[in-house]
Amino acid sequence: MEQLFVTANGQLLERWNKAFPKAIAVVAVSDVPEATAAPRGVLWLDTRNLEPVDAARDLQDAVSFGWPVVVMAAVPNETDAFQALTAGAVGYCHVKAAPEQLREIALVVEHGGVWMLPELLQRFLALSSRVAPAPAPVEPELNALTSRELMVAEQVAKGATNREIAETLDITERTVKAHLSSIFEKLAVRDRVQLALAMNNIPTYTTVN
Amino acid sequence: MEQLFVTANGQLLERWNKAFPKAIAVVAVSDVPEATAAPRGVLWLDTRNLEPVDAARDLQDAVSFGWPVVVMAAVPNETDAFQALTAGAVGYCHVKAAPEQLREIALVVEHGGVWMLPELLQRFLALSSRVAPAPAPVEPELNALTSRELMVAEQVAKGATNREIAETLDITERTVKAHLSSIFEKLAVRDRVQLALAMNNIPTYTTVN
DNA sequence: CTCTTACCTGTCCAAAAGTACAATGTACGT
DNA sequence: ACGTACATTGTACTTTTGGACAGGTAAGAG
Repeated sequence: MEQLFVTANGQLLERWNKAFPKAIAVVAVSDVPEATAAPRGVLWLDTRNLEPVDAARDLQDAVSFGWPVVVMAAVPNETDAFQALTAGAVGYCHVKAAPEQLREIALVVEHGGVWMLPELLQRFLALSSRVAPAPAPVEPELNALTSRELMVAEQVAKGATNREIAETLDITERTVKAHLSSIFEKLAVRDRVQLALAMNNIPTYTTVN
Repeated sequence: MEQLFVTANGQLLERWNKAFPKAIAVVAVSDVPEATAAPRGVLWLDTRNLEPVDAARDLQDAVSFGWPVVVMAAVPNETDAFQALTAGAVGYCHVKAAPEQLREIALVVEHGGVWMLPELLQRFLALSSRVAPAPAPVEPELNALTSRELMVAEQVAKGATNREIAETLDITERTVKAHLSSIFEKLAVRDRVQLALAMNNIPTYTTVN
């Protein structure tokens, strides 16, 4: 697994090198493709000295490269972490994280996990809990859905069309419609838009109005 | 690292055994302490056939044991995942996850990471974004909308139909459509469902894939 | 062996949504 | 006065949705 550090001055910090003796450093995200030929690896993004806007752009580019991206912040904070993860990063830590921790993080993200400071994780959950009060009004009725209906509903909740759902579940578009009709009735929504919103615990026009 | 599965019938699924030949199974969380003497390990909680209430209690007990806890759900869903992680679980996956994936998950949580389905992670972030002071990814593009377009978009975000929007804004349905076409292009969404989701900072099918 | 439930499908139809091409009027800045 | 952006609407057409009506299969309960 390659460890590729993107850092403004093109210099690896000692601790990075200690964690990954074979780590590579590049100056910009655009240099990444030519800096490595490895099929898999981890991209580490040093956001010190970077304006938030630039950091966001870099992160976007980095994520599109396909490797898991870990953002290393000079001063980790909630908002920043939040944006980083939303943008597709799967790790968020301190630039001066200890070598052992860097290795842990690498291990985690290389295997599809997400790594962030424990406090941050709890903070995230706390935040979410405020908008997602456990058993939402939709929840109880969600149990009324059959397993197949639930699958369809979840697809709609992601914005999929009937055709896409049909392909995903390997059934006919007609069947998707059948499930949908049933779902609409059970959840008391009138169309897919309201369903999509309801599935995401967002009040809809008729509900509110 | 010990892999301890808590499952109602006390039987290890084949795939679990395949992933961890030395895995242990117990029937209840209360049996965990006497089932192992290992200093560290991972607790896997099978929540099939468990009432939500019982699952919650079990999870709490499991977490208090001190080992990282991974919840395995029969039908993974946002709310359930949310509750599990809030309660202290650091992993959330499908009961029938493939052996390779189970090993990945174990690796992740053993090293302080959090593991959940990628879609779920995005959902979480979307949820938090509604209360977090963070400028959401959609925001900047929202500025591209004209005042009238914004009004239409907001209505769609609440689940309104074209007719309703037309009445509310006192314009023709045709005009609503005109605004919508423009909105779709500016925000790079393909239909009202994706628009409604985007307006609520929820990643959509094509975005997440 | 029935009855029920979930799941799947078909045809037909009507409403809703979305697009293409075109046009009018208004407001604002140069 | 001229250009540009915005808002508005019209006609016409295609696609998507959703519902009505009518089935067929498979699994499980009684």
